[in-house]
Amino acid sequence: MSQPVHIVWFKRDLRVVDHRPLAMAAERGPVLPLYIAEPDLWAQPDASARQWAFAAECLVELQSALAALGHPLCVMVGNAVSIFEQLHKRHGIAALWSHQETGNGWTYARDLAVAAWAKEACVPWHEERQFGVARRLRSRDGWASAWDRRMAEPITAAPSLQPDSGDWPRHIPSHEELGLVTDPCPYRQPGGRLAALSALAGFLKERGRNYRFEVSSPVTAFGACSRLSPHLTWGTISMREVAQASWPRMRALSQLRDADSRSWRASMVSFMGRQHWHCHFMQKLEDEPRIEFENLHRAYDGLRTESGDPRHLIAWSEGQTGYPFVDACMRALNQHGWINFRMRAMLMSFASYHLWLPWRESGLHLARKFVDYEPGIHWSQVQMQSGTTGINTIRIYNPVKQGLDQDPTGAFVRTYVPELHAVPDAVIHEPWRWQESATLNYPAPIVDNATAAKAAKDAMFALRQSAGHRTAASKIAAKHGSRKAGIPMTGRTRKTASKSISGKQLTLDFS
DNA sequence: AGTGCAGTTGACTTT
DNA sequence: TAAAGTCAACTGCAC
Repeated sequence: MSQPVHIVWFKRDLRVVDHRPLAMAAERGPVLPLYIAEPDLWAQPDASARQWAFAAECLVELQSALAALGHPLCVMVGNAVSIFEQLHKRHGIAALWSHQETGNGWTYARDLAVAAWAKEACVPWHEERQFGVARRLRSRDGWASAWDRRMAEPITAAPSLQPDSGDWPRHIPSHEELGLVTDPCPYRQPGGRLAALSALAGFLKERGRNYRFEVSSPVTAFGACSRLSPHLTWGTISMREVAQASWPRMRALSQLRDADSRSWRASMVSFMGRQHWHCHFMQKLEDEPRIEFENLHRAYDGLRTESGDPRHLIAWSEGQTGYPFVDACMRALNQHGWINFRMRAMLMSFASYHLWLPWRESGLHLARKFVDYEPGIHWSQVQMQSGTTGINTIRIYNPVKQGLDQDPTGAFVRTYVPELHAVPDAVIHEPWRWQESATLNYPAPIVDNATAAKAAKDAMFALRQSAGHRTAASKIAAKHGSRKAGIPMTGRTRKTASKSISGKQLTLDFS
């Protein structure tokens, strides 16, 4: 091969539709589509074999999609800079094309190294935006409308590629070849674009009908949620495609007046709100990468300084805390690689408040268990549910109350904590109150719910009172806060000026 | 029929 | 996507 190639570097964007780097490269010359399986990336503490298993399934489909366009995917194993160097020496690289990635600290450092190499080798590297995330954002003002504009841009069609007879490596490594330990996840969602399209179609056609009401309980959420999250993480479908599929559905529902359509519409409003949130949280990590490692608000640095009781971390991560609903959620997550948002918040809250564990280690455990692990969303949420952002309300979930609210019959608990099958409904969330609890092969509560929650609450609110907390918090809100504050969530009118201040704090939640 | 009262509901505040 | 507490308004019921 004499002509230098345009390398399209696939990262977490494993699709050919709505892939601008691919389309742009194809207009300019021969393309080499490349995925680099990086053992150092998979050696990071937030990576796991279940994530790789999902990605590998996506790669199989990407390989045939690219082959159908004219050039199969080349898969190489190793260090990105060395691989580019080698390819450049052997074939000549005309340019490097990829999407911007809002990843973890390791991928950020790797991208800096690639950029340095590309500059040195005089190879242009074109990075296109994906998601509604902006690089080097100066202000959050106008962010939401910019998101809308980006999502409304036309979807880029898959290009055809110049065929090439080169003998490129195509073997997709196993998790063992990448040095990953086995991580069984029997009910993991399948990867690949076909699964993504079917999840989207099924959600918009049928499953999303009662999303609004079924999103909170793990009894219903597995079926009622879109289940697109791992696909958005690995890019088998783009956020733009999801948004543009939602809009006509919403318009069609708006034509109908019946009660069913009204309820459907409410569900679609929530779903579309989540699409915004997805990018909103990723933007936080893009703007402030240190939140993967450090408290957003530094006044919390003194809290939870000791590394916590290691037995607590183990019991929590194994679903052996003695709180049935917490344990059921953790075990369900382990088997599915997914759990609904509210239960993720409860799991994190229990680790950070009841067990008073520093969030980094518990956050890493959850990251590995989530097949849909998206660093920007994950670390923003970990800090929010640990109370270390300084700009969000402290939310200490009561595991017994959540159980009674979300799983009143105990069906979910009995599915994932079968050793409790004989406990009567009335005390299924508090088995220690059952007369025969001594016969159970199930641990006593690891901490006392009321005592632990009270201690955490006291510590958090004492710190909030301290000098310096408020000024730092308002700076953080200015940088990261959602600008939706002040827009009423319902049609109801705001009352007095003082009321609108408390309203503002409310809408700054999740901001 | 009107009154007193325990219990409920919802809005709002505090931690 | 918190939970618990306060308070006022309301409800059902006994007398």
